[in-house]
Amino acid sequence: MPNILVADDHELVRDTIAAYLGQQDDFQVETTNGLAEARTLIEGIVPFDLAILDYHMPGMDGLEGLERAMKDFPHIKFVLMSGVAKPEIAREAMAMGASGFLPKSAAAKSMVNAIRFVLAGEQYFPYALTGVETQKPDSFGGLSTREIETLEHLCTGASNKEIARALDIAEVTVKLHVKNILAKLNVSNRTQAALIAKENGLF
Amino acid sequence: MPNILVADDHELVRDTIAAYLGQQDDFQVETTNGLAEARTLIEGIVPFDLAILDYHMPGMDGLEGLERAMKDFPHIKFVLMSGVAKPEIAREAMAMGASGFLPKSAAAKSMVNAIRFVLAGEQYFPYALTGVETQKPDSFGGLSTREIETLEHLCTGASNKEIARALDIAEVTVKLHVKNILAKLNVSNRTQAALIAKENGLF
DNA sequence: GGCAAACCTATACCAAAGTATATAAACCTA
DNA sequence: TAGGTTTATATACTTTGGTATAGGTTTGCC
Repeated sequence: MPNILVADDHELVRDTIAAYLGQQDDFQVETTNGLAEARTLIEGIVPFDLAILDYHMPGMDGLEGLERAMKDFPHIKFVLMSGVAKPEIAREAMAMGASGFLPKSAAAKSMVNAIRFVLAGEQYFPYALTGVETQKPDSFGGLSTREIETLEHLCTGASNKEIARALDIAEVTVKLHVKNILAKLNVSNRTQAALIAKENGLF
Repeated sequence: MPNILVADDHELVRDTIAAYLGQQDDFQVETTNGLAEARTLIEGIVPFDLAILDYHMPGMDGLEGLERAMKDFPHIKFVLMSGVAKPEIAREAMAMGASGFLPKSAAAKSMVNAIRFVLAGEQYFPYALTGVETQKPDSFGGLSTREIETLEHLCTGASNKEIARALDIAEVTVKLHVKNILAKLNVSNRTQAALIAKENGLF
Protein backbone atom coordinates (compact mmCIF):
# COMPACT_ATOMS: atom_id res chain seq x y z
CA MET A 1 0.00 0.00 0.00
CA PRO A 2 1.52 3.34 -1.07
CA ASN A 3 2.60 5.58 1.78
CA ILE A 4 1.90 9.27 1.30
CA LEU A 5 3.04 12.27 3.30
CA VAL A 6 1.08 15.52 3.21
CA ALA A 7 2.93 18.59 4.51
CA ASP A 8 1.02 21.85 4.82
CA ASP A 9 0.90 24.44 7.57
CA HIS A 10 -2.84 24.92 7.23
CA GLU A 11 -4.32 22.25 9.45
CA LEU A 12 -7.69 22.38 7.82
CA VAL A 13 -6.33 21.88 4.33
CA ARG A 14 -3.90 19.23 5.50
CA ASP A 15 -6.38 17.21 7.52
CA THR A 16 -9.08 17.27 4.92
CA ILE A 17 -6.75 16.27 2.13
CA ALA A 18 -5.37 13.49 4.26
CA ALA A 19 -8.86 12.35 5.19
CA TYR A 20 -9.90 12.36 1.55
CA LEU A 21 -6.87 10.40 0.48
CA GLY A 22 -7.19 8.08 3.44
CA GLN A 23 -10.70 7.25 2.30
CA GLN A 24 -9.20 5.63 -0.77
CA ASP A 25 -8.44 2.21 0.58
CA ASP A 26 -5.16 1.91 -1.27
CA PHE A 27 -3.46 4.94 0.26
CA GLN A 28 -1.77 5.25 3.62
CA VAL A 29 -1.47 8.90 4.64
CA GLU A 30 0.56 10.84 7.20
CA THR A 31 0.59 14.60 7.74
CA THR A 32 2.91 17.30 9.07
CA ASN A 33 2.88 21.07 9.23
CA GLY A 34 6.37 21.95 8.04
CA LEU A 35 9.32 20.86 5.99
CA ALA A 36 11.55 20.07 8.94
CA GLU A 37 8.95 17.75 10.43
CA ALA A 38 8.41 16.19 7.04
CA ARG A 39 12.11 15.44 6.73
CA THR A 40 12.15 13.88 10.18
CA LEU A 41 9.26 11.62 9.26
CA ILE A 42 10.88 10.64 5.98
CA GLU A 43 14.06 9.75 7.82
CA GLY A 44 12.01 7.62 10.20
CA ILE A 45 11.12 3.97 10.08
CA VAL A 46 8.07 4.09 7.85
CA PRO A 47 9.12 4.23 4.19
CA PHE A 48 7.29 6.87 2.17
CA ASP A 49 6.64 6.68 -1.54
CA LEU A 50 5.32 10.15 -2.14
CA ALA A 51 5.49 13.49 -0.37
CA ILE A 52 3.13 16.37 -1.11
CA LEU A 53 4.69 19.66 -0.04
CA ASP A 54 2.94 22.98 0.27
CA TYR A 55 4.84 25.80 -1.40
CA HIS A 56 4.07 28.21 1.43
CA MET A 57 5.19 26.34 4.49
CA PRO A 58 7.80 26.83 7.21
CA GLY A 59 11.19 25.72 5.96
CA MET A 60 10.40 25.72 2.28
CA ASP A 61 12.27 28.91 1.41
CA GLY A 62 10.71 29.12 -2.00
CA LEU A 63 11.80 26.13 -4.00
CA GLU A 64 15.04 25.65 -2.12
CA GLY A 65 13.44 23.40 0.45
CA LEU A 66 12.02 21.23 -2.29
CA GLU A 67 15.36 21.07 -4.05
CA ARG A 68 17.19 20.06 -0.88
CA ALA A 69 14.59 17.47 -0.03
CA MET A 70 14.78 15.96 -3.52
CA LYS A 71 18.54 15.84 -3.31
CA ASP A 72 18.56 14.31 0.15
CA PHE A 73 15.81 11.79 -0.53
CA PRO A 74 16.16 10.85 -4.20
CA HIS A 75 14.13 7.68 -3.73
CA ILE A 76 10.98 9.59 -2.86
CA LYS A 77 8.63 11.22 -5.35
CA PHE A 78 7.87 14.83 -4.54
CA VAL A 79 4.78 16.76 -5.53
CA LEU A 80 4.55 20.49 -4.98
CA MET A 81 1.24 21.97 -3.95
CA SER A 82 0.29 25.62 -4.00
CA GLY A 83 -2.81 27.73 -3.71
CA VAL A 84 -1.43 30.78 -5.42
CA ALA A 85 -0.15 28.71 -8.30
CA LYS A 86 2.24 30.86 -10.28
CA PRO A 87 2.92 28.93 -13.48
CA GLU A 88 6.66 29.72 -13.43
CA ILE A 89 7.04 28.27 -9.96
CA ALA A 90 5.30 25.11 -11.06
CA ARG A 91 7.47 24.81 -14.14
CA GLU A 92 10.60 25.49 -12.16
CA ALA A 93 9.67 22.78 -9.70
CA MET A 94 9.12 20.36 -12.56
CA ALA A 95 12.41 21.41 -14.13
CA MET A 96 14.10 20.57 -10.84
CA GLY A 97 12.74 17.09 -11.15
CA ALA A 98 9.58 17.21 -9.07
CA SER A 99 7.11 14.47 -9.87
CA GLY A 100 4.17 16.78 -10.09
CA PHE A 101 2.45 20.03 -9.28
CA LEU A 102 -0.96 20.34 -7.64
CA PRO A 103 -2.75 23.69 -7.71
CA LYS A 104 -5.19 23.92 -4.83
CA SER A 105 -7.80 24.93 -7.34
CA ALA A 106 -7.71 21.39 -8.70
CA ALA A 107 -10.62 19.07 -8.13
CA ALA A 108 -10.25 16.43 -5.46
CA LYS A 109 -10.77 13.70 -8.02
CA SER A 110 -8.05 15.12 -10.24
CA MET A 111 -5.78 15.13 -7.24
CA VAL A 112 -6.30 11.46 -6.55
CA ASN A 113 -5.82 10.62 -10.20
CA ALA A 114 -2.69 12.71 -10.33
CA ILE A 115 -1.30 10.93 -7.30
CA ARG A 116 -1.96 7.53 -8.84
CA PHE A 117 -0.32 8.75 -12.01
CA VAL A 118 2.76 9.92 -10.12
CA LEU A 119 2.96 6.72 -8.10
CA ALA A 120 3.02 4.89 -11.39
CA GLY A 121 6.26 6.71 -12.14
CA GLU A 122 4.89 9.44 -14.38
CA GLN A 123 5.12 13.19 -14.08
CA TYR A 124 1.89 15.10 -13.55
CA PHE A 125 1.51 18.66 -14.76
CA PRO A 126 -1.83 20.46 -15.11
CA TYR A 127 -2.74 21.25 -18.66
CA ALA A 128 -3.84 24.77 -17.70
CA LEU A 129 -0.28 25.65 -16.72
CA THR A 130 1.37 24.50 -19.91
CA GLY A 131 0.59 27.82 -21.62
CA VAL A 132 3.92 29.02 -22.85
CA GLU A 133 3.10 32.69 -23.23
CA THR A 134 3.42 33.45 -19.53
CA GLN A 135 7.10 32.68 -19.10
CA LYS A 136 9.56 34.82 -17.30
CA PRO A 137 9.01 38.54 -17.27
CA ASP A 138 11.67 39.40 -19.81
CA SER A 139 11.08 43.11 -19.59
CA PHE A 140 10.07 44.91 -16.47
CA GLY A 141 11.03 48.51 -15.94
CA GLY A 142 13.70 48.16 -18.60
CA LEU A 143 15.68 45.67 -16.56
CA SER A 144 18.28 43.53 -18.31
CA THR A 145 18.31 39.74 -18.10
CA ARG A 146 20.84 39.65 -15.32
CA GLU A 147 19.02 42.36 -13.42
CA ILE A 148 15.78 40.38 -13.61
CA GLU A 149 17.59 37.37 -12.20
CA THR A 150 19.02 39.51 -9.43
CA LEU A 151 15.59 40.93 -8.67
CA GLU A 152 14.20 37.43 -8.42
CA HIS A 153 16.66 36.58 -5.67
CA LEU A 154 16.03 39.96 -4.07
CA CYS A 155 12.41 38.84 -3.76
CA THR A 156 13.44 35.99 -1.51
CA GLY A 157 15.20 38.36 0.85
CA ALA A 158 18.60 37.04 -0.14
CA SER A 159 21.74 39.00 0.74
CA ASN A 160 24.15 40.20 -1.92
CA LYS A 161 26.53 37.44 -0.93
CA GLU A 162 23.87 34.78 -1.35
CA ILE A 163 22.83 36.18 -4.72
CA ALA A 164 26.46 36.20 -5.81
CA ARG A 165 26.78 32.54 -4.92
CA ALA A 166 23.52 31.66 -6.67
CA LEU A 167 24.44 33.46 -9.88
CA ASP A 168 28.10 32.51 -9.58
CA ILE A 169 29.41 36.06 -9.86
CA ALA A 170 31.28 38.40 -7.50
CA GLU A 171 29.45 40.24 -4.76
CA VAL A 172 30.48 43.60 -6.19
CA THR A 173 28.74 42.70 -9.41
CA VAL A 174 25.57 41.94 -7.51
CA LYS A 175 25.84 45.33 -5.87
CA LEU A 176 26.10 46.87 -9.31
CA HIS A 177 22.99 45.06 -10.50
CA VAL A 178 21.10 46.00 -7.36
CA LYS A 179 22.08 49.64 -7.74
CA ASN A 180 20.85 49.64 -11.33
CA ILE A 181 17.62 47.93 -10.33
CA LEU A 182 16.94 50.54 -7.66
CA ALA A 183 17.58 53.32 -10.18
CA LYS A 184 15.40 51.79 -12.87
CA LEU A 185 12.54 51.01 -10.51
CA ASN A 186 12.99 54.41 -8.90
CA VAL A 187 13.16 53.12 -5.32
CA SER A 188 15.69 53.66 -2.59
CA ASN A 189 16.43 50.23 -1.19
CA ARG A 190 16.17 46.50 -1.85
CA THR A 191 13.15 45.98 0.35
CA GLN A 192 11.11 48.41 -1.71
CA ALA A 193 12.34 46.76 -4.89
CA ALA A 194 11.24 43.34 -3.66
CA LEU A 195 7.89 44.74 -2.55
CA ILE A 196 7.01 46.39 -5.84
CA ALA A 197 8.16 43.38 -7.80
CA LYS A 198 5.80 41.25 -5.73
CA GLU A 199 3.02 43.79 -6.10
CA ASN A 200 3.41 43.57 -9.85
CA GLY A 201 2.96 39.85 -9.64
CA LEU A 202 6.52 38.97 -10.51
CA PHE A 203 7.99 35.75 -9.24
CA MET B 1 -30.00 15.07 9.23
CA PRO B 2 -28.49 18.56 9.02
CA ASN B 3 -27.95 19.87 5.53
CA ILE B 4 -24.73 21.79 4.96
CA LEU B 5 -23.60 23.87 2.00
CA VAL B 6 -19.91 24.51 1.40
CA ALA B 7 -19.10 27.34 -1.01
CA ASP B 8 -15.48 27.89 -2.01
CA ASP B 9 -13.88 28.56 -5.35
CA HIS B 10 -10.97 26.26 -4.63
CA GLU B 11 -12.20 22.87 -5.72
CA LEU B 12 -9.60 20.99 -3.77
CA VAL B 13 -10.42 22.73 -0.51
CA ARG B 14 -14.13 22.49 -1.17
CA ASP B 15 -14.19 18.83 -2.11
CA THR B 16 -11.95 17.70 0.68
CA ILE B 17 -13.90 19.62 3.31
CA ALA B 18 -17.12 18.26 1.94
CA ALA B 19 -15.69 14.75 1.91
CA TYR B 20 -14.47 15.12 5.47
CA LEU B 21 -17.82 16.41 6.65
CA GLY B 22 -19.68 13.82 4.61
CA GLN B 23 -17.76 11.12 6.41
CA GLN B 24 -19.54 12.14 9.60
CA ASP B 25 -22.75 10.17 9.27
CA ASP B 26 -24.92 12.94 10.63
CA PHE B 27 -24.07 15.55 7.99
CA GLN B 28 -25.45 15.94 4.49
CA VAL B 29 -23.16 18.11 2.38
CA GLU B 30 -23.47 20.02 -0.89
CA THR B 31 -20.84 22.21 -2.53
CA THR B 32 -20.63 25.16 -4.93
CA ASN B 33 -17.91 27.41 -6.21
CA GLY B 34 -19.46 30.86 -5.83
CA LEU B 35 -22.00 32.95 -3.97
CA ALA B 36 -24.47 33.17 -6.85
CA GLU B 37 -24.59 29.39 -7.19
CA ALA B 38 -24.91 29.07 -3.44
CA ARG B 39 -27.92 31.36 -3.45
CA THR B 40 -29.53 29.36 -6.24
CA LEU B 41 -29.07 26.16 -4.28
CA ILE B 42 -30.47 27.71 -1.12
CA GLU B 43 -33.53 28.91 -3.00
CA GLY B 44 -33.99 25.38 -4.35
CA ILE B 45 -35.99 22.50 -3.01
CA VAL B 46 -33.53 21.06 -0.52
CA PRO B 47 -33.68 23.02 2.73
CA PHE B 48 -30.25 23.94 4.10
CA ASP B 49 -29.47 24.49 7.75
CA LEU B 50 -25.98 25.87 7.45
CA ALA B 51 -23.89 27.53 4.76
CA ILE B 52 -20.10 27.84 4.93
CA LEU B 53 -18.92 30.70 2.72
CA ASP B 54 -15.36 31.38 1.68
CA TYR B 55 -14.38 35.00 2.13
CA HIS B 56 -12.48 35.03 -1.15
CA MET B 57 -15.00 33.78 -3.63
CA PRO B 58 -16.76 35.16 -6.70
CA GLY B 59 -19.70 37.31 -5.67
CA MET B 60 -18.66 37.87 -2.08
CA ASP B 61 -17.44 41.44 -2.51
CA GLY B 62 -15.80 41.48 0.87
CA LEU B 63 -18.47 41.08 3.51
CA GLU B 64 -21.27 42.55 1.42
CA GLY B 65 -22.19 39.21 -0.09
CA LEU B 66 -22.44 37.67 3.36
CA GLU B 67 -24.58 40.53 4.60
CA ARG B 68 -26.98 40.25 1.65
CA ALA B 69 -27.23 36.50 2.01
CA MET B 70 -27.98 36.74 5.72
CA LYS B 71 -30.66 39.34 5.04
CA ASP B 72 -32.22 37.34 2.23
CA PHE B 73 -32.11 33.98 4.01
CA PRO B 74 -32.53 34.77 7.71
CA HIS B 75 -33.51 31.19 8.52
CA ILE B 76 -30.09 29.85 7.53
CA LYS B 77 -27.00 29.91 9.72
CA PHE B 78 -23.98 31.36 7.96
CA VAL B 79 -20.35 30.61 8.74
CA LEU B 80 -17.55 32.59 7.14
CA MET B 81 -14.36 30.79 6.20
CA SER B 82 -11.05 32.38 5.29
CA GLY B 83 -7.48 31.37 4.83
CA VAL B 84 -5.95 34.77 5.32
CA ALA B 85 -7.91 35.30 8.51
CA LYS B 86 -7.78 38.96 9.35
CA PRO B 87 -9.22 39.19 12.87
CA GLU B 88 -11.13 42.37 12.07
CA ILE B 89 -12.93 40.74 9.19
CA ALA B 90 -13.90 37.84 11.39
CA ARG B 91 -15.18 40.16 14.09
CA GLU B 92 -17.07 42.26 11.60
CA ALA B 93 -18.75 39.16 10.22
CA MET B 94 -19.73 38.10 13.72
CA ALA B 95 -21.01 41.62 14.46
CA MET B 96 -23.20 41.32 11.36
CA GLY B 97 -24.77 38.27 12.88
CA ALA B 98 -22.83 35.43 11.30
CA SER B 99 -23.02 32.19 13.21
CA GLY B 100 -19.31 31.56 13.11
CA PHE B 101 -15.91 32.08 11.62
CA LEU B 102 -13.58 29.33 10.48
CA PRO B 103 -9.93 30.14 9.84
CA LYS B 104 -8.46 27.65 7.38
CA SER B 105 -5.64 27.20 9.85
CA ALA B 106 -8.08 25.44 12.17
CA ALA B 107 -7.84 21.71 12.70
CA ALA B 108 -10.36 19.53 10.92
CA LYS B 109 -11.67 18.25 14.23
CA SER B 110 -12.19 21.78 15.51
CA MET B 111 -14.11 22.48 12.34
CA VAL B 112 -16.51 19.61 12.86
CA ASN B 113 -16.99 20.56 16.50
CA ALA B 114 -17.58 24.16 15.53
CA ILE B 115 -20.20 23.12 13.03
CA ARG B 116 -22.03 21.01 15.59
CA PHE B 117 -21.84 23.92 17.97
CA VAL B 118 -23.32 26.29 15.41
CA LEU B 119 -26.04 23.84 14.43
CA ALA B 120 -27.00 23.73 18.10
CA GLY B 121 -27.80 27.41 17.82
CA GLU B 122 -24.60 28.81 19.29
CA GLN B 123 -22.08 31.23 17.84
CA TYR B 124 -18.58 29.90 17.20
CA PHE B 125 -15.59 32.20 17.34
CA PRO B 126 -11.97 30.97 17.62
CA TYR B 127 -10.37 31.79 20.91
CA ALA B 128 -7.24 33.02 19.15
CA LEU B 129 -9.17 35.82 17.52
CA THR B 130 -10.94 37.09 20.63
CA GLY B 131 -8.54 40.00 21.21
CA VAL B 132 -11.24 42.65 21.02
CA GLU B 133 -9.92 46.15 21.31
CA THR B 134 -7.42 46.56 18.47
CA GLN B 135 -8.43 46.62 14.84
CA LYS B 136 -4.82 46.06 13.86
CA PRO B 137 -3.32 42.61 13.60
CA ASP B 138 -2.59 42.39 17.30
CA SER B 139 -0.98 39.01 17.37
CA PHE B 140 1.32 37.78 14.67
CA GLY B 141 4.28 35.62 15.52
CA GLY B 142 4.13 36.81 19.10
CA LEU B 143 5.04 40.37 18.18
CA SER B 144 4.37 43.16 20.64
CA THR B 145 2.34 46.25 19.78
CA ARG B 146 5.38 48.34 19.06
CA GLU B 147 6.95 45.59 17.01
CA ILE B 148 3.80 45.31 14.90
CA GLU B 149 3.93 49.06 14.27
CA THR B 150 7.58 48.76 13.29
CA LEU B 151 6.80 45.85 10.99
CA GLU B 152 4.12 47.91 9.32
CA HIS B 153 6.65 50.57 8.39
CA LEU B 154 9.11 47.87 7.40
CA CYS B 155 6.52 46.77 4.87
CA THR B 156 6.77 50.12 3.11
CA GLY B 157 10.51 49.71 2.70
CA ALA B 158 11.22 52.48 5.18
CA SER B 159 14.70 52.88 6.69
CA ASN B 160 15.31 52.71 10.43
CA LYS B 161 15.69 56.47 10.50
CA GLU B 162 12.36 56.98 8.78
CA ILE B 163 10.64 54.57 11.13
CA ALA B 164 12.17 56.36 14.11
CA ARG B 165 10.79 59.66 12.87
CA ALA B 166 7.36 58.16 12.22
CA LEU B 167 7.09 56.54 15.64
CA ASP B 168 8.90 59.40 17.36
CA ILE B 169 11.51 57.23 19.00
CA ALA B 170 15.31 56.92 18.68
CA GLU B 171 16.83 55.03 15.79
CA VAL B 172 18.55 52.59 18.16
CA THR B 173 15.18 51.64 19.54
CA VAL B 174 13.94 50.90 16.05
CA LYS B 175 16.97 48.69 15.55
CA LEU B 176 16.05 46.84 18.73
CA HIS B 177 12.50 46.31 17.53
CA VAL B 178 13.69 45.16 14.11
CA LYS B 179 16.12 42.73 15.69
CA ASN B 180 13.35 41.26 17.83
CA ILE B 181 11.03 41.03 14.84
CA LEU B 182 13.62 39.13 12.84
CA ALA B 183 14.16 36.73 15.72
CA LYS B 184 10.45 36.16 16.32
CA LEU B 185 9.67 35.66 12.64
CA ASN B 186 12.78 33.56 12.27
CA VAL B 187 14.19 35.45 9.30
CA SER B 188 17.55 37.06 8.72
CA ASN B 189 16.81 40.50 7.36
CA ARG B 190 14.16 43.20 7.00
CA THR B 191 13.34 42.34 3.42
CA GLN B 192 12.34 38.82 4.37
CA ALA B 193 10.33 40.18 7.29
CA ALA B 194 8.41 42.52 4.99
CA LEU B 195 7.87 39.74 2.48
CA ILE B 196 6.41 37.23 4.88
CA ALA B 197 4.27 39.88 6.54
CA LYS B 198 2.82 40.65 3.12
CA GLU B 199 2.40 36.99 2.33
CA ASN B 200 0.41 36.55 5.50
CA GLY B 201 -1.91 39.30 4.38
CA LEU B 202 -0.76 41.88 6.90
CA PHE B 203 -0.99 45.56 6.08
C1' DG C 1 36.83 47.92 -38.10
C1' DG C 2 34.46 50.72 -34.82
C1' DC C 3 30.82 51.23 -31.47
C1' DA C 4 27.33 50.45 -28.17
C1' DA C 5 25.36 47.71 -24.64
C1' DA C 6 25.28 44.23 -21.36
C1' DC C 7 28.13 42.00 -18.30
C1' DC C 8 31.84 41.34 -14.98
C1' DT C 9 35.52 42.77 -11.76
C1' DA C 10 38.34 45.78 -8.69
C1' DT C 11 39.33 49.29 -5.06
C1' DA C 12 37.64 52.32 -2.02
C1' DC C 13 34.49 54.79 0.80
C1' DC C 14 30.45 55.95 3.62
C1' DA C 15 25.86 54.91 5.19
C1' DA C 16 22.73 51.78 6.91
C1' DA C 17 21.63 47.50 9.05
C1' DG C 18 22.16 44.35 12.52
C1' DT C 19 24.38 42.48 17.07
C1' DA C 20 25.66 42.75 21.87
C1' DT C 21 25.32 44.61 26.56
C1' DA C 22 23.82 47.42 29.95
C1' DT C 23 20.48 50.43 32.12
C1' DA C 24 15.99 52.02 33.40
C1' DA C 25 11.12 53.40 33.67
C1' DA C 26 6.18 51.72 33.11
C1' DC C 27 3.12 48.27 33.54
C1' DC C 28 0.82 44.01 34.64
C1' DT C 29 0.43 40.11 37.40
C1' DA C 30 1.23 36.52 40.89
C1' DT D 1 5.95 43.42 47.02
C1' DA D 2 8.43 40.84 43.78
C1' DG D 3 9.08 39.47 39.20
C1' DG D 4 8.21 39.45 34.26
C1' DT D 5 7.35 41.91 29.98
C1' DT D 6 7.42 45.85 27.10
C1' DT D 7 9.31 49.91 25.88
C1' DA D 8 13.05 52.94 25.56
C1' DT D 9 17.85 54.66 25.49
C1' DA D 10 22.98 54.46 25.26
C1' DT D 11 27.60 52.92 23.70
C1' DA D 12 30.26 50.16 20.94
C1' DC D 13 31.00 47.18 17.34
C1' DT D 14 30.71 44.17 12.88
C1' DT D 15 28.49 43.20 8.76
C1' DT D 16 25.93 44.39 4.89
C1' DG D 17 24.21 47.69 1.61
C1' DG D 18 24.80 51.18 -1.60
C1' DT D 19 27.72 54.72 -4.29
C1' DA D 20 31.57 56.17 -7.18
C1' DT D 21 35.04 55.45 -10.39
C1' DA D 22 37.81 52.87 -13.46
C1' DG D 23 38.62 49.13 -16.30
C1' DG D 24 37.96 44.67 -18.57
C1' DT D 25 35.32 41.33 -21.41
C1' DT D 26 31.92 39.58 -24.94
C1' DT D 27 28.25 40.09 -28.27
C1' DG D 28 26.09 41.96 -32.03
C1' DC D 29 25.16 45.60 -35.12
C1' DC D 30 26.17 49.42 -38.56
